[in-house]
This record gives sequence, structure tokens and C-alpha cells, in this order.
Amino acid sequence: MLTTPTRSQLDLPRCQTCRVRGQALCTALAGIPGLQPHRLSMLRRLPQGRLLVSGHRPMNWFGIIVSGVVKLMLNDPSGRQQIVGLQFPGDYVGASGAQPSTLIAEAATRLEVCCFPRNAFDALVRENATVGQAMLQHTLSELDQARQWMIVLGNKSALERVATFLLVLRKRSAACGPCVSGADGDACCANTSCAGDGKAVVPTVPTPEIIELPLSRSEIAEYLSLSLETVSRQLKQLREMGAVETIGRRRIEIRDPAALSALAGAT
Amino acid sequence: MLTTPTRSQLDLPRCQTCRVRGQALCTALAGIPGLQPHRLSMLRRLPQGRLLVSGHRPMNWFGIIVSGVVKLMLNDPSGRQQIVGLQFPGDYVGASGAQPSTLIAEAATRLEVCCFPRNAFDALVRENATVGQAMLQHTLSELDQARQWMIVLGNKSALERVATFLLVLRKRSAACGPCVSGADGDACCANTSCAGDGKAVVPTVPTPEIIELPLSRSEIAEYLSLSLETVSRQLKQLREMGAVETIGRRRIEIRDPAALSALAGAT
DNA sequence: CGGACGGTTGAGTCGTGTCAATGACCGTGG
DNA sequence: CCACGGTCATTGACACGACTCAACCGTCCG
Repeated sequence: MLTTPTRSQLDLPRCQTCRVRGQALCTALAGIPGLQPHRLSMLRRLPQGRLLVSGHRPMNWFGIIVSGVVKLMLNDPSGRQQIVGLQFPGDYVGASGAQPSTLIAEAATRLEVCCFPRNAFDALVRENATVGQAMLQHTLSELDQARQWMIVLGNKSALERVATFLLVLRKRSAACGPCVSGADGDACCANTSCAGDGKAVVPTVPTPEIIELPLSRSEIAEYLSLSLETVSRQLKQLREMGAVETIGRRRIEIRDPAALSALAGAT
Repeated sequence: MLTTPTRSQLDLPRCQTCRVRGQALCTALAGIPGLQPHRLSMLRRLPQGRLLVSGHRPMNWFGIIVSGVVKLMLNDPSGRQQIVGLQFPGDYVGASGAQPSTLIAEAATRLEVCCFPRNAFDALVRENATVGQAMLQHTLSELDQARQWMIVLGNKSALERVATFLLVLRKRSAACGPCVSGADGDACCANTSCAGDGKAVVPTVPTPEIIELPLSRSEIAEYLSLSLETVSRQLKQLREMGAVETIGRRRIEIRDPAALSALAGAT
């Protein structure tokens, strides 16, 4: 009880300051006697567009996303590609299922990933029930999310989908910082401040919230199963309704979260 | 090495003849020294329509489906319900994620479930890495399936969805018997024998394949995110195209699997 | 025999996709 | 620094697929 926290204080310098150190998996790893996760893992920086998993050749590493966003894509047999999920900081990459699916994971933005050699990680899972537990919990919660998303794809209108998407981004950004490319990290902070240029002082405007879009319009369309034209139109409508404001191509100010939430059809 | 198989031969009478004994989880459980799964679990028979999980009150047991089909439903905030997944023999019920979601599991047909007391099962997972492994593998593969289904909901036309649905049923029925209510159990066996043979023989008209529908039209509609009228129309079209034949309300003969597969847009 | 339920079929509307043109942004090179 | 091109995003006109509303039919069960 005394030794374990003390050791991690002294021996895990990178983990110490890591933005996702609260992750259950990290905790589990840190709890393994004699293991120093930061010695086993490697922090890799990857450019936007880099393929992380491409189905056929399985990765030889397992990663925890530290910053950035990963898009998971599946090949529609009819040629088109569909984005079936986004992975944010704290999520995993490379926990492939049994049968190698055609799943493709690609960096939607610049990325920092904490990578473990696959063999070593698999061994950890095999030998430490708590690590396996953490993996299982996380996977179950991803499954939940995937099923929630089915409702979005199945029952929601175009406007609701776009609103829902923005709310998801908002939630994830709040959880772990804007997690997006931009020029560099501090741009995010700068944005938050500069956004409040005091346009007409409306009663219902608290601190302006700005979220970075990790996806282009056409990627958003692929994620929401809409045409990119429709995405554009719905954004326009949200703008006209005063729920959001677009700032350039990759930035959106949420002016009225409550209205957005209502338009999303709850969730 | 000698004792273990011998003991299971002698001590696991119900597991011995169980249709889903090939399940990885069952194998893992059987491999635990000193454990006799059939002593720990209980085979429960449940009527169609029975609620297994209803979100708020978590189940106090974990189950492996032996026969029958379970539908997983989620409450669309706008009131309607959506079926987000079907669980077939060999699948699990009650491995709830961390945060209690609003997921509802209901018996779509009459059901046989092999039930373990939750506390005992959780303890098994906690203490036996192989059991946790099996759970993780299964959950990962469910996640894969859920993502595949997103393509169905997102990109496919009504006709393609219905065709896909029938093919999914066909596949699962082939894997473990028709798994459906009907009058009583032996109807299943009869079908299984039909389905098994015939491949070798004729190209165009093999042995007629009959699958039992575990869902009503309106349930199929909920699953495919279509209106029930549209489901009906698409079935009609499949009939007119000669791909299938409907037999009463809950039975379908697949006349041309290849055509059906083509109409489903592969998968 | 007659409800009641689940399923089928039809007519009309609306939302979203498609096709096509215009406009804004961004990096490049002069 | 500004002009340039390409890419990405926006906007418009139109068509089609699926939903809605509504009537009808068959089957099961009392």
C-alpha cells in the first residue's frame, strides 16, 4: 500500500504528466508489481492521414491514444467507405477482434499514441486479470456506444445527426482537451480567448465554447451517413437558428448548447 | 492432463450434450481446475417476451444462450424503440458495461439460457485470465458485428437491408440450428438436417432451405430501421424475383442464396 | 361465425441524394 | 506581400426512395 504509489511517483515520469493517466487501463498497468509501463511503451507522434490498422496486416503494437482523433472505417462492399467510429484520447487502437475484419484505422488528426509491443501487451493481458478486466470494461463501453450510434444512423434526421455529432465532440473535448491538430497545441487556448470578441451582447450567451472539428465535411458525412451537401445545409440551418457559429472550416462555436441538445433529440 | 478430460467426461452431463459447448467461454470454464460449470449454472427456460435486462435493475445472473433468440433494444429518446442487436445461441446475456445503459434485452422467442450467479461469475472472470480472455474476445467480435451493422443502417437500401437480414439469420441458423420457437424443439432438428446437405449436388436448385423468423414484421422493421410496410414490400419483391418464398408468417424459404447475396450488396 | 391481430397493398408527401455551378479558404510561387 | 491554383465548402434545382396515412386481407382464436 505504501510502496506501490511511491514507486509510481518516482519511476513513471512520462506517465506522471500524461493527459490520459486516469485511464483504467493505465491504472491497471501501473498496479502490476515490478512493471514500469513507461519503460515498456513508446510515445509515437503520427501525422494526419497515417494508417494505423489496415485489416490485412495486423499491427505489431497496441496503443492508447494520448492526443488526437482516430477514425475507424469499414469498406462498404459497394465501394464507398463508412466511418463507423471515432477514437479519442484515452481510447485504444489495435485491440483487434478474433477474425481479422476489414477495419481500417486512420489518424484523422495529428496524433500522439502510447504504444506497447503487441507480444508484450498480450502477455500482460494473459497474465494479469486486472488488465484483462480493464480491456473488457472498455470494450463493453465501446459496444454500448456503437449501439447508441445505431440509433443515430437509424432513427435520426439529418439535422439531429449533425447536432448529435457536435455534442459528442463537445463532450469528448471537454473530457480531455480539444485533442486536435491545428497549428500547434496552444492554438486551442488562444482560440478560446479570442472568440469572445463581444458581438452583440445576447442575454443567453455564457462563455463561448469553441470546438475543433477533427473531420472534414465529407468525413462528417461519412460518419453520419449523409451526403456532404446535406451536412453543409444542416450546419447552415443550425447557424440560422443561432445554435452554432462556424469559424473557418475546422472550428465551430457552440452558442446555445441547450438548443443544440434539443435539436439533437436528446441523447 | 489425464484427470481433467476424464472428469469432464464423467461430471458434466448437461454440458456434454449442450449445443453450444463449443463456445470459447464454455471451454475456458471447463478448463478451470476443480470447477464443474454445470454445477454452478442453471438451465432456465423462458417464454417469448420475457424481459431479461431492463437497464435500471441489473441482473443478478449472467447467461449463455443455448437456444432461442434475444433482441437488444434501446429507447430512442423520441419515444420509439430500436432493436440494436440480436443474440443467438452461443451469445451472452447480461455482461453489462460499466455505466448502466438503457439497454433492454427481451426474449424474441422461447429461450433456453445457461445461467450463472453473477457474483460467482464475476469472481471467475476476476480470478481466471482465460475466462476474461474469452469474454474479451467475444465482446470484441460483437463490437465488430455492431460496426458492420452500421453499414447496413447507414448505406444500404431497403431491399439490401432485408436481404442482409435474411442472410444473417441463415448464417446463424446454420451455425447452431434454427434456434426458434415454433411448436416445439424437434422442428429444429428436422430443419438442421435439410440445411446441412445438398451443397455438393446441384448448382441452381439445391435442397430447399427454410429459416424461421424470430421476429415479427414490425420487429424486423425496428431492427432494420424501416417501416413495417417497407419490409413487407421488400419481401414481396424478393419473392417476385424468385430469391425467397414466404411460408406463413414466421418462415421463409431461401430459393436462391446467390441471388439473395447479390441483392444484399455482398457483406 | 365474428372480432382482433398481424400482414399486405395502394396513393400521396417529404426528406435526402444526386448533379451541377458558384464561392471561400489555403498553400505555393512569383 | 499579393496573385494564383487547387481543394474544400456552400448553394441551388430536381428526382427518387422510403415514410405516412389509409384501406384491405388472411389467419388465428374465442
